[in-house]
Amino acid sequence: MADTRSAPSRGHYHHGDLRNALVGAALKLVAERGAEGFSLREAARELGVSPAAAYRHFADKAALLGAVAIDGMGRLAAEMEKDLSRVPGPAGSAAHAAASLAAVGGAYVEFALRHPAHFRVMFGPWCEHPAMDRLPPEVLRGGRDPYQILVDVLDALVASGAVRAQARQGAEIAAWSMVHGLASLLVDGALELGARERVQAMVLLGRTLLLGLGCRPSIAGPVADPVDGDSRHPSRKRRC
Amino acid sequence: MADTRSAPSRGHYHHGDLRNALVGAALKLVAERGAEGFSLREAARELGVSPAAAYRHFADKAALLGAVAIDGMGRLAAEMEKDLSRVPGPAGSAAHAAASLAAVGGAYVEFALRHPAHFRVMFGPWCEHPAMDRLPPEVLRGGRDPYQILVDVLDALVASGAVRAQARQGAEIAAWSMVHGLASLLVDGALELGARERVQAMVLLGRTLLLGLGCRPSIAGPVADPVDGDSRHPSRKRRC
DNA sequence: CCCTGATGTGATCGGCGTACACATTGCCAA
DNA sequence: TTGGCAATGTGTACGCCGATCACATCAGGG
Repeated sequence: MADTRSAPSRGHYHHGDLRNALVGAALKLVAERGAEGFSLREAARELGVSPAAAYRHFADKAALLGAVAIDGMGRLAAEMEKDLSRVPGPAGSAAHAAASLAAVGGAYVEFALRHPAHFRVMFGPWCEHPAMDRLPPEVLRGGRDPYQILVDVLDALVASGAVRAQARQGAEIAAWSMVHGLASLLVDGALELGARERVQAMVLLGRTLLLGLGCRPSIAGPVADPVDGDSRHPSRKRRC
Repeated sequence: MADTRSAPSRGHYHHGDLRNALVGAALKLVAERGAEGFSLREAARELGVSPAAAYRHFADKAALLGAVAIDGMGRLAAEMEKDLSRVPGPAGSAAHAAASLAAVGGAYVEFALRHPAHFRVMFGPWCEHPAMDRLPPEVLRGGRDPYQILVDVLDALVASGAVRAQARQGAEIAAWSMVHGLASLLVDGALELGARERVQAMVLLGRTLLLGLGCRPSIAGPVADPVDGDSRHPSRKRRC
């Protein structure tokens, strides 16, 4: 996954693996100063390399950011798979399927909050990169696409009997929209939630989606525990 | 709302209303070339004005884009109010409240798709503008905040008996997340939907949310009409 | 009537993305 | 072994950008 360090073969006129090194440097700089403030020249400087060298590996700055975005998709998929593998309970059960849905959603939002700049590059207007359609295997590393993971989890919900097949129609859109919307609002600062409120929001979203898909309330989870004495509007709209 | 034209008072050394003119020019340029490609200098050029003049009215480029974002919030609010005013049926009824929810959601997504660049500026990382918190009255023009409109619609759902008060908790977050997520995915091209699929997705989202809030299915709307002979996955993941 | 504050100008600085000719290197074929 | 070619990195240059500063111009109130 885009290792920054890679042995300069010798008197380092030729870098050896400049392409991946550039992606790594871009990753670091974007995380530090945001995607807006990122500059190709600085990435080159970081690697002790001429600015023009980057153009041997990327058509332009957007292409480099596209590579960063693809890398991010791979990382997101890995996080989702990891959280998914930790879901307890007998696979195939309705409870396990519901918990899996919560797991992938949680991984998605968690990823966005931990790597906000990376997240914005992944979904921003930077990359018109064609490889975003079908992620290359060296990024996916044998795993599934993030979207495919979601599809599979929803299929499992139907297979387990938690959701009727009829309600399955378009469930990807509903699920992805909810989770992507919350992540975007939090990352962009339009919605400001504390840590406790965030997990409440995630629980709420999961329950709302499951109920919306016609799932039995017993599986969808407990009704919202009333916010501990707080205001009627625990959410805080902020800006932008 | 940021009129581009304004009479140069005379030998036009002083422009007369450069601030609003700049916002208008920025609005146009952002719509044409996107927020990334927007340049302060070009906006000044457009108005036949020195680049430095802009700094008499805005601290920096971000502040100008912040003004554009605020303007956009006003327009969004206006669109929502307009669509809301067209909702038929007896005000106060459960059906009217449910239709109102669909109306504001539709206006939100519609706005994003009609002004994608503007939408991205509004929610992007450009504006740290403090006035985004509470929109100035000259932008709101006596109307309500977009967020306040949503809150009021959700309150109406409870008042009409369509949704139990207990389920009201956090409904803003769920509703806003769904609608903002769909809008973002469409605007950024991560999800590609045709016109017919878009309205299906909106209907689906509305029904899912209402069911998720514990609304009676009869009010939440009809079950999804099976996509006309199309694939099992009408949604198309695309890129980014 | 002139002075003061607001507003626009011009020149300038450093940084950026990108293009191009040239230098250096690894490697394969003869 | 050697020669040459494709790949890869360098140096230089161009034009645009955001931002700053001293200065010019105007409007309106004492």
